[in-house]
Amino acid sequence: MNVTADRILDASQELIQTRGFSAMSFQDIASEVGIKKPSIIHHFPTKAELGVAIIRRYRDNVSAQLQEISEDPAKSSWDALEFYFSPYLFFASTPDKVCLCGALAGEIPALPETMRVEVKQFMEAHQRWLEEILLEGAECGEFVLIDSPKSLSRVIFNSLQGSLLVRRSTEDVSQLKDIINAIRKLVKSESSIQ
Amino acid sequence: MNVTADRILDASQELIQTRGFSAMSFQDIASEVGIKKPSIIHHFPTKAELGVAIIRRYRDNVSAQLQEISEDPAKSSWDALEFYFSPYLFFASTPDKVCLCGALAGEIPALPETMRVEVKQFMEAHQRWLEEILLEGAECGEFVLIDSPKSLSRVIFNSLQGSLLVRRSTEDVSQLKDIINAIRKLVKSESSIQ
DNA sequence: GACAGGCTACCTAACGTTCGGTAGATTACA
DNA sequence: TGTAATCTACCGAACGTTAGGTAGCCTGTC
Repeated sequence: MNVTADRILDASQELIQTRGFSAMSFQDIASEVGIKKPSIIHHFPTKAELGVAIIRRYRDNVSAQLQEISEDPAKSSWDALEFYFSPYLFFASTPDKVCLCGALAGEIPALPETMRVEVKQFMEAHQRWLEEILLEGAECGEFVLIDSPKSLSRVIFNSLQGSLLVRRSTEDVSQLKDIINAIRKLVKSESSIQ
Repeated sequence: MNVTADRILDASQELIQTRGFSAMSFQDIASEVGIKKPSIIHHFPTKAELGVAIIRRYRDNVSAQLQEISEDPAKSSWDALEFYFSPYLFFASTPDKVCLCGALAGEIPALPETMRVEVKQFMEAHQRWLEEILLEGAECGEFVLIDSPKSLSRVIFNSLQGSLLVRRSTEDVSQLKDIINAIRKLVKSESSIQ
């Protein structure tokens, strides 16, 4: 377990989520970790390789958490949906942090192809997971859906990502909370108020 | 009036919407317009001033269109909402274009303060306009809303902006169409509450 | 002849990346 | 066990490129 490499990944991820990938330099990372610029390159030969490593780690972490909760028989679909909101609520509680892949999506044209592929897979995995949760919830009567699980999962995912994007400029925290409440009403059946 | 200045604004806006503000250089603009770099600076002394001029022009154009349709007695609230979708549908029909202010929102931390203010005003104006349309539509029975006009306007605006963001990485055009259809169902009286 | 619009030439700063090399730990084997 | 070879982590200095921006000259138009 390479401790320095992990610290580089931590610092880089933080910088991407607050400033963006293009705006983040090796010098920034080096200053944060407390080593020199060429030492970063010793661990990650190019900026693109560093970027890919960050996304993979982030995606694997999130995927594991999502899979865990959707496979837990003690957790309802409602629980899973609420759990899905939590990272977004966390981001909204920080001054300017956004989802890693939301940040990267905003600068897709400037990213190397290897990174674009990783971001795309992140987006698709999230929408698939949400679709599955909505489907399960509808089948067992937990949710009443006014549209197909696929369409609704897209509305949910895009509006959450969008609210982080918009919040950055409006600096209005209530934005996200409104979105989440609207999503709750959107999927809630009349009798499933908890 | 000043033809060259307008061509600079046109080219710059196009570059921001496809590549981003940070990734766009004076050299890029100059090549596009067919003049040299210092000539750009002759018209717009700094990149920040150029940025502000682009947002102002864009915002004024859009605002005028929105105001026109909301003041037209021949147009219903539904017409207004459908009209609001049209630029997003246009963006989705292009390879990688997004809303100017959506593109800028993604790189807010890297923007000069003068530009942030402009972007913020754009976001707020759109949400206010949407809220008003929803309110009017609800009052005259055109819409049946499952949530407050304010919350719903946020869902609509954020999900539309989000879908442009997400589409850039997924390259999936149907994403936005699903969102728009879901919004239609969301405000339509027949299927709002089962 | 004033001046706007455009030019060439140049500047400083920052970027990702490369190069050559050091210090120390680990390994190979006589 | 001694020692030579090898590897890992790191560093200082510099590379080539590009960025935004400046200074000053030329030219056409009123």
